[in-house]
Amino acid sequence: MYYRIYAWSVKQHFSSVWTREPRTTKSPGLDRAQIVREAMALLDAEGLDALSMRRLGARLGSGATSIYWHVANKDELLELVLDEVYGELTVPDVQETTWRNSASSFAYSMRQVLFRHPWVTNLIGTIPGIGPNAILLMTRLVATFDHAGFRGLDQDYAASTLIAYVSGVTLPEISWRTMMERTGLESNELNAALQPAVEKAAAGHPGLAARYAEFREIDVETTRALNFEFGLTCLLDGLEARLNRAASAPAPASADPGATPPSRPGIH
Amino acid sequence: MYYRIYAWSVKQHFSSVWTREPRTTKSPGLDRAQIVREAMALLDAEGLDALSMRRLGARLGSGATSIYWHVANKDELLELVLDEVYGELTVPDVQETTWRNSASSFAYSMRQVLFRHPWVTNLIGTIPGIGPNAILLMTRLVATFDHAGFRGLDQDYAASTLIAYVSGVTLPEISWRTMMERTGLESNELNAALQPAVEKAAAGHPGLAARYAEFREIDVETTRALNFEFGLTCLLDGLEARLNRAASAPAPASADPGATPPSRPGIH
DNA sequence: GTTCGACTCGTACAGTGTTCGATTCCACTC
DNA sequence: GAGTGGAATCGAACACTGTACGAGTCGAAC
Repeated sequence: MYYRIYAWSVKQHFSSVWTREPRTTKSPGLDRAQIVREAMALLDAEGLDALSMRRLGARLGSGATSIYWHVANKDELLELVLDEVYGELTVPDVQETTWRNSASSFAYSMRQVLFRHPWVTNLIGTIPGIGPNAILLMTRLVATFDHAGFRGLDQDYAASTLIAYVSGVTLPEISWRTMMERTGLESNELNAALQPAVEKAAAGHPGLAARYAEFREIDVETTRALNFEFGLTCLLDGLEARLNRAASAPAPASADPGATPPSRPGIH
Repeated sequence: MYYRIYAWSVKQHFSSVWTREPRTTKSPGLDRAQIVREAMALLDAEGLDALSMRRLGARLGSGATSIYWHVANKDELLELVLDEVYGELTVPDVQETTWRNSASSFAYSMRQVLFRHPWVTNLIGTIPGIGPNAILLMTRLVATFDHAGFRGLDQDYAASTLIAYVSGVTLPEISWRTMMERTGLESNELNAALQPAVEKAAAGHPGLAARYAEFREIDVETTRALNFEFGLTCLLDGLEARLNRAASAPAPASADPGATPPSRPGIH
């Protein structure tokens, strides 16, 4: 269970799809690419729970266990599939426009890709994104922030901060959406259905109840879209400010931890 | 499956633990609080996969199916458990310090709570956080940003942006950590084990390989900590900038979408 | 003593990921 | 063409999952 040794793998404690050569399949029939493609189709259509090896096999017109010849695990299959999603993310070419526009357009595209593949929400926390597409994406973003004027590790920090924000806002949205789909309610109906629970939680907190009553009528979808934009703007503003600060004070190297953070529980 | 009607529930299409009264248990024996407590202990000790109703029952010294009297199903149990985690998050009192310090200290505490309960990563994408503790937390944050000077929905936006960022950076860190735990490698060893895969992905992208070679020696943990700090500072800077802007231009109401964003694929 | 609800639990069902061994199939050598 | 060896497929089986169901236990009220 903890580490398994497969015929085609080198013996090692750590194993991931990416550290092992894929089977070079020479015959017609099942194929790693085809398996991944069909898995994604199944996931998009019916969600993560619907993806079982047996169902996937049926979809491929083959036995369930045949898949195990091409893919070690269900987990590894999911790694492959996740990286495929990373492959859908696009970053504008560095020359094309300003870094702000690039970052922003990437953020919006990522948001939409996540909406297109809602099931990734369950994978992001489980499977580290270390596939080739993930790495490639990261380097494109790094190039963007290099072009913007960030230096050293700050480029990586900026990139991963952007990704973090986008996935962080979008994930709960998706869990909200899938819940809507399961219950067949419109978002405002769902909102209304939750109202009593909210009010119960707000009981004993005057002002809170009033506040929620005030915003009850607002359309949920547009609110969320505005929320996304709000946070994105903040983040880009923050990045820009840091850039300007570094430009005016001509640089004590790269990794300035930022203007003396307040004392706090500590990093670790 | 899609909607079930339990003896103690009102009939409705949407059902969550929070929209239903809990069983008021009058006898010694199983208890919702006790179940949740033991479930959390099991989760913390052995992770999400280890939580099965049978194992939980064994831990409680009762039959597995007895649990179903107090909790409708496993999903609802997870809702309860997730909200318990939300209950661990703390926001400093509004009067205590500046909003920046409050936000920052909340961010760090959240990060640590997530590390303490790594399994939440798998729940966040699945289960919407609408329990009483989640709501209470949200209102504390909203109060903080109200005190800071944000108005209307901007308070919610700021709060959820902060949460989004923290969970967004921390989630991948956790998936990284659990992978370390499973393989029993130190983070730098794991990094080294992944190196070949990274290099393969970087092949054909000159400069990229050089870049990764350059940073190979850097300690992963401290890098991540710096990354967290970097993004948090950016975000708070961005919030502060928006605050100042609003203060100087004496306000066309609250929901200013922000200085004409670049044309893009569209919100939808 | 009876009755009724609260509560517990054993059994059963359909489904899961995965292992193993048998089987098929194809490209190659003699 | 016969034979061989590896590539690939697959059926059966195992240990496990969540949970529906119905029978059973218990304590208090009448």
